[in-house]
Amino acid sequence: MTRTSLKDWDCSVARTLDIIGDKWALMILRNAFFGTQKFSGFQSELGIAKNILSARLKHLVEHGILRRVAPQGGGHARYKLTSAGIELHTVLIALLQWGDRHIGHPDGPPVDIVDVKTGRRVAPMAVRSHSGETLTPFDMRFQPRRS
Amino acid sequence: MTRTSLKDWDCSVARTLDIIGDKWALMILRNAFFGTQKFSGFQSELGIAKNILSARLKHLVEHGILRRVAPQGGGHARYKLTSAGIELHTVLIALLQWGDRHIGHPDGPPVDIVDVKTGRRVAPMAVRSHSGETLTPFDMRFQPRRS
DNA sequence: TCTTTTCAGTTTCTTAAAGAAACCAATCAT
DNA sequence: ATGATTGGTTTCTTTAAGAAACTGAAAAGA
Repeated sequence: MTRTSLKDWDCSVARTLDIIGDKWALMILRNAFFGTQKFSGFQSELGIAKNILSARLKHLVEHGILRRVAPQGGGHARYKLTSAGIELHTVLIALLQWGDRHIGHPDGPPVDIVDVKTGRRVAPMAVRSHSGETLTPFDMRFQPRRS
Repeated sequence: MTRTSLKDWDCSVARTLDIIGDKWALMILRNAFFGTQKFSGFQSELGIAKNILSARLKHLVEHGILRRVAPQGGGHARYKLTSAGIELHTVLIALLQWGDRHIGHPDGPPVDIVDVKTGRRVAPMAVRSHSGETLTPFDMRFQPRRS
């Protein structure tokens, strides 16, 4: 009755979800993007139980998404996004933009993501063709590879 | 000790994750994008327990991501993506592309997403400024709204 | 048409994971 | 030096996931 794992599927979606396909993993990453690095920061901001936070941080470190950094000369550890972790920003922003469009926020979206150079909101994310045109799901096809 | 819910957070990421922030919800959507519509299809393709599948489908229907369609003249129900569900394709493709880049697939990425018009692979997703430039996480800022 | 098989679940039960709380050693502030 | 905070671990309880058996409809076969 062992909890089903997706790690042996030959599919990038399945295997990625096996790593970050849960609420807390993604919420930890969300706060990491906001700048949180300390155990206590994640814990108090998220309201997650400490044993669960500990397990999730360990898991994210094991999978190369966070790096545990013990400051030189001792001190409390910090958890920093690796380059692989940073590249997950597309996932989080896709989630955020979907939520902005489809969830009734009492007073409009609570956070804007803006271009630091111009202060303007970033564009809605989209899948684009090689030449840059926006594609709908009907304009694309999932094509299994022959091996 | 009730499982912590994120639905009352004033954050689109948190509230979106409260709806689809679990492995099975996203795997069901993945297969829905592949064309699956029937209960038995999801069940056999995913290997998910039937009671869990039943609960997840109900949840996704309640949140307007799938629509349960009883065929005219009777017959077995089908679950179809709503327009809100279809808009989640950005999330799934962001997950897929991250996995393609960061997970060691024995024989390369198993599925290509190609533009049906050209047969070429779609471009890697990116966050773009209002004017269309690609932005890294360092080029953007999370700006809380005053209400 | 009658029978059999599949489908779409529901119910019951078991196991594993989430959460609360207490505990602890190391660090930090005073 | 003392007390408070941090970064956990351990133990225990509750909830959710998974297996399996069951059911009433629908579809397929004879």
